[in-house]
Amino acid sequence: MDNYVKVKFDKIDRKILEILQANAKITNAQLSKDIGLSPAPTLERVKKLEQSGIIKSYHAKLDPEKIGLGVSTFVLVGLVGHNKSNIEAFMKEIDQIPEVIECHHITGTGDFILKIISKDITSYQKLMLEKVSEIKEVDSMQSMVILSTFKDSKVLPIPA
Amino acid sequence: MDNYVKVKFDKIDRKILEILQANAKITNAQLSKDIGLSPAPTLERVKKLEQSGIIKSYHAKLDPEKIGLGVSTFVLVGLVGHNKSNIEAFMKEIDQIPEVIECHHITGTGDFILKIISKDITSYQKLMLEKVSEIKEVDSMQSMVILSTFKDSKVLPIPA
DNA sequence: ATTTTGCACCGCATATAATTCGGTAAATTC
DNA sequence: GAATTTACCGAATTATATGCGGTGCAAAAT
Repeated sequence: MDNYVKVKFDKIDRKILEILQANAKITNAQLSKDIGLSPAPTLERVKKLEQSGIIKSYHAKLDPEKIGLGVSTFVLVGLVGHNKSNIEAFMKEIDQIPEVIECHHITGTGDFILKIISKDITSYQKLMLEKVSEIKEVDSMQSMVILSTFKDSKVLPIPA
Repeated sequence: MDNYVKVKFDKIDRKILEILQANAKITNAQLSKDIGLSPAPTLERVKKLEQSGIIKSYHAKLDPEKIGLGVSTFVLVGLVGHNKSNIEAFMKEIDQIPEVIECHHITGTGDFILKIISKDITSYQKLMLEKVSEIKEVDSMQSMVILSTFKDSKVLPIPA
């Protein structure tokens, strides 16, 4: 079990990671120029970063508004009990709701925070009433509607 | 100003968007097989989706733990005043902190919710004390530390 | 109903990019 | 300081993306 162990990577790897986080569509040729190596070892490094699990995957980022997703929210959820089986049952249900794009277990007031995205307020309300609040482990819910998003960076700050 | 208008796209486009959200590294040849078209019109469609702004960008997703980012949090922030200039000043400061990877203006208790990622609790505390709470527009802060993340989907549910 | 027009599609040719490989130099180990 | 490993480069090969001319279908017009 050596998951979640910090893996070694040097300054050049860090630069590669920064670039690929910001723009995954860059060609290997251009990437190699940007980091000051030839294409061959550049590709080798990228493959290693993928194999080691530092790079997990690549994703297209869409414009929510343009695909008809007008309402995004954060929801604080409290569970009726905090035991393991309860939490697992809750997670299993949440996993099946595609509108719930994030689910984190947190400290503080609630137990979980969800990020939910849906078409409009009506469909959001329907989702909450018919899906989320129907999960029997759910006790309390507190919604925060996102009025606007000022920053949504896909670039993590890699520590020195 | 016709930004943020829902753009037209058909069933095939929807499938393309679903696939590229889940896996941006797929080759055009494979994508064309998956959607049942030849490579040429497939590429045409992808380009159109990019040009129309439905697809905004492509990003590599990293494993935070493996690059030494052990602490993620949500922070509810209240401002001293809610006028436009205050909010803009706050945003400007936030924009310069790379550890703040998200910033949303919300309804409810606080005014903003931030997602912050850092190395460990010590560096998180330092960041909050020396950067975030130093922003003069910031009144209150309430942190929720993420204990674990159960779902972090990069695939938005595209409405029918 | 028939013609026209305009897309969206295909196959193929070409261009571009990724990938492999053999050799070399530098760094690390013993 | 010799041996061994690692990282790099350039060039050849392979795979992939891209551009183009032609075709058929569907919608619109007559």
